[in-house]
Amino acid sequence: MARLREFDTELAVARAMELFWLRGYEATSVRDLTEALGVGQGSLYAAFGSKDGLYRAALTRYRETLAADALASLEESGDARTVIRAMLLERVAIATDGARGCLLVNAIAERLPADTATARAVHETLDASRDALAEVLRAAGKRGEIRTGRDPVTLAAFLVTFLNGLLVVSKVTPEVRELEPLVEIALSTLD
Amino acid sequence: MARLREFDTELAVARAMELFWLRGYEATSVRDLTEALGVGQGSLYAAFGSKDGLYRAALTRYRETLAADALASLEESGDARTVIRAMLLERVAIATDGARGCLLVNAIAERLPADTATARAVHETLDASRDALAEVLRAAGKRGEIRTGRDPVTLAAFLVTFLNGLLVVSKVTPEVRELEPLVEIALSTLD
DNA sequence: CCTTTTGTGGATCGTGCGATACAGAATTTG
DNA sequence: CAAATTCTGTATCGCACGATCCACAAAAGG
Repeated sequence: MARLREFDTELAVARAMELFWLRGYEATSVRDLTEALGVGQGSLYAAFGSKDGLYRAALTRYRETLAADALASLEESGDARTVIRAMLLERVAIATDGARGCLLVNAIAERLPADTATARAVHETLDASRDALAEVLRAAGKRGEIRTGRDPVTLAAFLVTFLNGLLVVSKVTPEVRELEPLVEIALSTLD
Repeated sequence: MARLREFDTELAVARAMELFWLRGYEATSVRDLTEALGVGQGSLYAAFGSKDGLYRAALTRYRETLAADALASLEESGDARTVIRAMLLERVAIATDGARGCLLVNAIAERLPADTATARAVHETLDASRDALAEVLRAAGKRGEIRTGRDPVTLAAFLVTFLNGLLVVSKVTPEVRELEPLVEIALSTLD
């Protein structure tokens, strides 16, 4: 048909994600993005439509890579406490790297309530995390690994909420040594 | 000496706080502020030096009013679980009002790591919250109200972390009915 | 009451913003 | 190889940004 796109869209979104993640939406200018992506302004707008469109693509990528990896790690063999502890600490490690926190948490803080599209996307991601965790808890309960007195979905929602708190606090207190004991307390709710 | 300031500085900072809280730092323009405050640009810069200066004043006010009120509420008579539960739910109620979340959490997400002055201010506030909670837990432990197996400071840090998570999540899921069970699970760590 | 000092709001500064226009380069189809 | 179509980078658009300037108003001191 015509000329082919020269730049790698995936790679461009990945770099945009990094920038939005570190600096936030408003503080990242389109010119910052064109420089980091190595793509002209024209190409960028042709591909993503707007700064907002690129941001949404970055959010989607975050969800499909990092958040998905975290959930996939829950499928690993091992008892529930071990896999959940590993997932929580891995998320913290990612958040403290560069002190950028969590892109989703940053999006909630900066873009809500105004940006309803982002609100929807974030809501779905949180629900997916909660459901994946609930499934792990349900299976562990069946195996008698954890106490069964609580609704797995509520317990999972608690863990997701705690994780979000951890991701906030880790931006201020990045020392894992200080955060690990808090994770242990959170995990004690499974006893 | 000379002409007196016409506008109420306290009131102006209060209104600025509301605006920054709802929209965030970058998305709030100086002109938005002058309109909401009813103060000319010249007066505003004479009083606060810069947009950043006004933002810091707003953060300070948040700390000295809302955060301080929350800590003061911990001094109320009643068992530890009751006063802590009330404090957590009160913070959630404030955060869900207008879906603006918590100004401190928003500041952490949007302004860190770049704004180190804000980082310091926020760190101090979180520490103060943790210490106030730790004192409540220590006293409750002495009264035999809660289990004494855990370090009160660590337990308090866990609760502060959970609270921050709650404040994030409440911006996406503002229904108190869905959040209350999570609070109960968090409080169960005191058993 | 006149001078001095500070506060006032509006005009203005230079800059950077998000977005678009466009000429030229690259690719496919006939 | 020519026509058609899409992608490329850059120049430019109008606008809003944070900050400053400034003529005037208001209060206190001599």
